[in-house]
Amino acid sequence: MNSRVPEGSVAEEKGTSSPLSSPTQISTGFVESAASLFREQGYAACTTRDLASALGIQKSTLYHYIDRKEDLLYEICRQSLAELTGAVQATLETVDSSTAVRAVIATHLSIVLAKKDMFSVTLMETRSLTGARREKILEARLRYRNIIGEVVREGQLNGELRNDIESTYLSMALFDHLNWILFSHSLEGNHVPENIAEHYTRIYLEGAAAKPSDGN
Amino acid sequence: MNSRVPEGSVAEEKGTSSPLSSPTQISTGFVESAASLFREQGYAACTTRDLASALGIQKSTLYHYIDRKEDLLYEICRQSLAELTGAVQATLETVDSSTAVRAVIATHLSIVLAKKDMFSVTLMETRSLTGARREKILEARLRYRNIIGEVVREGQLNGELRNDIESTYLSMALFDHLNWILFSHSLEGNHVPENIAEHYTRIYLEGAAAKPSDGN
DNA sequence: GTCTATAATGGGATAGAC
DNA sequence: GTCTATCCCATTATAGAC
Repeated sequence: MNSRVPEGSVAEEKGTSSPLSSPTQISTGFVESAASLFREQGYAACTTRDLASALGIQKSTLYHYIDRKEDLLYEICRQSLAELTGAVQATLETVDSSTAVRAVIATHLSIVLAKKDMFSVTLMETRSLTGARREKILEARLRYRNIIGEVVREGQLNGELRNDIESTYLSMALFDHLNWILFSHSLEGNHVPENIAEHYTRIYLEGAAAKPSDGN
Repeated sequence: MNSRVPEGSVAEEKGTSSPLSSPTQISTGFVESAASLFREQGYAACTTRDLASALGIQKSTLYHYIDRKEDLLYEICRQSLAELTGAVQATLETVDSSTAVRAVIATHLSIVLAKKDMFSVTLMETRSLTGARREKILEARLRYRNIIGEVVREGQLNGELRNDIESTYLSMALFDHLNWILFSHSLEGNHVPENIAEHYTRIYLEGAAAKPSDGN
């Protein structure tokens, strides 16, 4: 798996204006190869040799591109959250507010299922980050969480969502739904992302119980 | 945190009749202390010194009780799955079949939320197990998954659950709901398990969307 | 059953040649 | 930009005294 890698090494980020702006240029193939390994083995259990050999290089060569192993994890989390947040915000700007929840679910799932390794690692390995980078990622995650929370609250105001359950619980449940799917999916195997997204949306919105109108 | 520890060291399990029978006696406090650390730091990042110091002993003393660090992880997973499976099976034997899904959700959540560290670790760190033990835990997990799947299918036959969505998706969604709650919960903080369980059950069964009967 | 001391291994990261 | 060689240190696990 020799995805050859271009320019640049990781620099310490200076005070940048936008949150999670790119502090560096590590090639995409590089980052995604790392995401795949981190997902399979876990970040801590994955050695620099593992990373290098997946790229067909020696581990010392790895350090031509990065300063430390953690750089890769940080890039995975940063890129994932930036992409997801951007996509959802773009969706919110174009969609009719009466179907915002539905639209956000669709956007989230399509983004996340397209890059399962990246998002799985972001979810599970953020705790392995240290210092300021960890804080940055946790903040970015919280920002995204707050966007979802806001969409849920507006959904309640619009009549898209029920009002007899606190928004906190609706948000939590939605988050569960959106996140853990990465694991179920890998376990279950051969389900097409589009189908999953459709069914998950219906189950979250309509519920799993039989309706009175159903036959029995 | 000196939970003093009694007898025994880990023996290799012989061919035992029942699945996941206890091959050893490591004290409960020991195992739960390890679960707490594994959850916070991750299994691979948690050192034997960390484990020992949480118990107020030297790391070499740890090896009086276990043969290897992995013993602790295995015990966490084994005990968790045994308890959960047992509790759900007991529930299924006593409950009316028309409310089995509801009852299983309640049982699952009460068990899992009472031992969050244990179950979080079981969910996230099974991959760190090796060899036969890993297989055993994966099998136990699958058995539990199949029990839930069966409950869902019977729920569809009974009219407890809707029939217009494949049971695979209903099971997957239920699993997501039941599992990921461990993480949401820790993030959100101060919600009482009973409340969470109640709301989660309602959202899964009734859905998050506003009903026609709602005031807009 | 707990300790001190230490062996043995493997990991992240660097030096410096090509 | 990639390599070989190596440093340094943390980690798992053991030895053996008390």
